[in-house]
Amino acid sequence: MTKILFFGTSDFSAKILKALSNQFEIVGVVTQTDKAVGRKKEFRQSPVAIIAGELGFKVLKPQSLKNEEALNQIKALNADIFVVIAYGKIIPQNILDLAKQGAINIHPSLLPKYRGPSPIQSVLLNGEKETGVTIMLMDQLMDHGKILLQEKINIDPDETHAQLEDKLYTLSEKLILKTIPQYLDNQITPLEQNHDQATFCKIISKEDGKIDWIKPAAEIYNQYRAYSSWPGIWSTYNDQILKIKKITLTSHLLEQSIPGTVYKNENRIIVAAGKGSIEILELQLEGKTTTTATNFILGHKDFIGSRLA
RNA sequence: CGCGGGGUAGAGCAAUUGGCAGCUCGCAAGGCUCAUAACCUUGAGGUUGUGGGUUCGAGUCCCACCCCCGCAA
Repeated sequence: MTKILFFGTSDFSAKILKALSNQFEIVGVVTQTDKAVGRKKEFRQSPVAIIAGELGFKVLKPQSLKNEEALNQIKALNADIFVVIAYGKIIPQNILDLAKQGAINIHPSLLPKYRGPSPIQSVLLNGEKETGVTIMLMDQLMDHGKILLQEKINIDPDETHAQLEDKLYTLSEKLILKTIPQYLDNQITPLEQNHDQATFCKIISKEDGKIDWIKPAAEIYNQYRAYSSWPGIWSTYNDQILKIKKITLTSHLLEQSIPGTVYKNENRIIVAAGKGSIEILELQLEGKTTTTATNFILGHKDFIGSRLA
């Protein structure tokens, strides 16, 4: 039976690990070290470590893959194939070389488009109409390897990150389970990517969620869709962070209004953008819980007419 | 002991140096109206997160604890 060594860290990784474990022999699981998380800095192991523990797999949590110890540990597992899903660290070539039949990776974009760490957010931010999942063989460059299988899906105009991610995850699970047996059976010919057409996306930071009200409403809406899961979009009100939790594009046309100014129009809370406007449905002020816009203004009378920055 | 905000009526929020606990919305009853989340009248609702302390008197000051949240990670 083919021996799989699994690399992963996230919830999604854990889900795939579980699915793989039903059909394949998992000789080991490599995941990130436990991290202090939350307000109280409690140490918590990764979702993959938790699942792997439940399933009784050997778990490795190397601080680094660049030393002899990690190399030897992985070598000892004698895996035929690696499956790498959202592991979160670069895997050095000498480790990848230990996989006799290669290392397989899932990337949620239509490679060579959107290589890099934030493909799901980036396609939403750019207002793309379609994306997809690519299963590929890893090489030393990021998302650069030969393609084994690829499938497209459409993006709904109002789809948010969580929804698109869910669709891509479902598709990924289906594709990886389909790809591995076919690949091992030599039914798939790895296809070189067209590297000339490659595009890249970057690591997202908190600052990417800050709203620039001068931008057109449509762009702000895409920003909302892209970052709704994290970091969310936000602005400031009375020198406090105001998270904008739920918005919609509105057809209200505010003429000659300064971008960022809040208006009330037929009981709707509207914010002027550089072009067009946004209706706020739910928001959250620093230190407070999420609330609807209508409730928010009951206790913040000066919100209407204020200018968000 | 990482930094910080907060807990007051069903909801969102006020309450000056400690001095009758309020506003808006919602809710209930009645009225008005062709009519919009309309308008008018009346009303119900609170042990101010919990437990102590100071005081003639505590939402407010002091101590301890519980819970929620923003930052950070």
